[in-house]
Amino acid sequence: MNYDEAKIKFVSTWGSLGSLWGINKAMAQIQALLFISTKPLSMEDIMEDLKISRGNTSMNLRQLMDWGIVTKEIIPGERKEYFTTEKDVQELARIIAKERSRREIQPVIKVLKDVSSIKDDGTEKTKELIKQTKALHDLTETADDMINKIVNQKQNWITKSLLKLIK
Amino acid sequence: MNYDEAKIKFVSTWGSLGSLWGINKAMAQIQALLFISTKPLSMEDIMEDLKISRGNTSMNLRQLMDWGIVTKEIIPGERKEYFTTEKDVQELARIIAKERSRREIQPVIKVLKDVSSIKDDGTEKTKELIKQTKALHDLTETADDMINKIVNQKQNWITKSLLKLIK
DNA sequence: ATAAACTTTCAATAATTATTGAAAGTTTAA
DNA sequence: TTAAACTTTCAATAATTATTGAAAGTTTAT
Repeated sequence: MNYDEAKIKFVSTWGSLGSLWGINKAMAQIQALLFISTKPLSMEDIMEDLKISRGNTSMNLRQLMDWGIVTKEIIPGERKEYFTTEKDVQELARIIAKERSRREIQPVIKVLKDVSSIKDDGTEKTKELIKQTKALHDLTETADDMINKIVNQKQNWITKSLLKLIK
Repeated sequence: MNYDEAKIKFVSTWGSLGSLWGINKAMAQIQALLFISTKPLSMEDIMEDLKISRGNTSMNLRQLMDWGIVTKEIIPGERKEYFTTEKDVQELARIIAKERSRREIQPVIKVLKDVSSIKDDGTEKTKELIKQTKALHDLTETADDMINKIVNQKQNWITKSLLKLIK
């Protein structure tokens, strides 16, 4: 496998993985492209490389900036805008975990809390609903906390030592 | 909020959360329904409750069984088939994490390994591709390992103590 | 103030994914 | 073996989501 093949494989795989971390294909592919680029890329560069339209590129770059994963780079003397992504995987993971938690997990935790807090009318079905949603609430909250705590550790060593601990 | 409202809220929320754990809405809703049900449900019961077609119900129940989350229950004397879901959240989390890892994460890890193993031709761009995909490979593998290890602990205490450890 | 260079917006369209429903398939009871 | 009770399959259709492209908007240089 040569450079070009490897690049295409990486970008398309990372793109299809987008669903795993809750973003769309084009968005993930743009991020992948920037992630392995040695220099900032312009909108033209991205459009051409991924063969997507200007509008699509613009919209997805904005979303990536909203997530805090991509930043605009001003190159002196250049009229075009250039873009770069966070290059440190640890930091990238931190941002993604934080955003997903905020956008998707927190709202669900809230619903689970509300649902599990309804008045117990003594019927079996109500008891079951309360019991099960409470269990789900606790699990979700604990998992969310853990992921955030783990990912917030800037140093990689703690991840490795934790891994040993629970082996 | 009364029982019926709470039930609807839970089922629809859990359904829209499906994307977070990589399954579709109907599948997640069926699972949610079974999760709070005090007794096994038939296909009729599910169709009626969620207002979805027979075909849809059948296909999604099969998928849930493929995941190992739902099991068929034979009730003596009854012609219909009945279904139940795993009721223990810890065990549910274990199954989901294992399946997602197998279906989605492992294939990505393999691609990252392949891509990061291309021959270093000495160019800057190749070096960058290798470096970045290797970092991503290591991160993904470590995260996947951790999640599986954590979730495989049957006892809840370890989760709690781990959480304290990294606070 | 003008125009060139560039970016954003958004209605139209395309692509993808989920859902239906009816025909075909299966199982059970008599 | 037949027929009723039930489940599965899958082509057609609907719903959702992503993408385009061109017009409108913005910025910069002169």
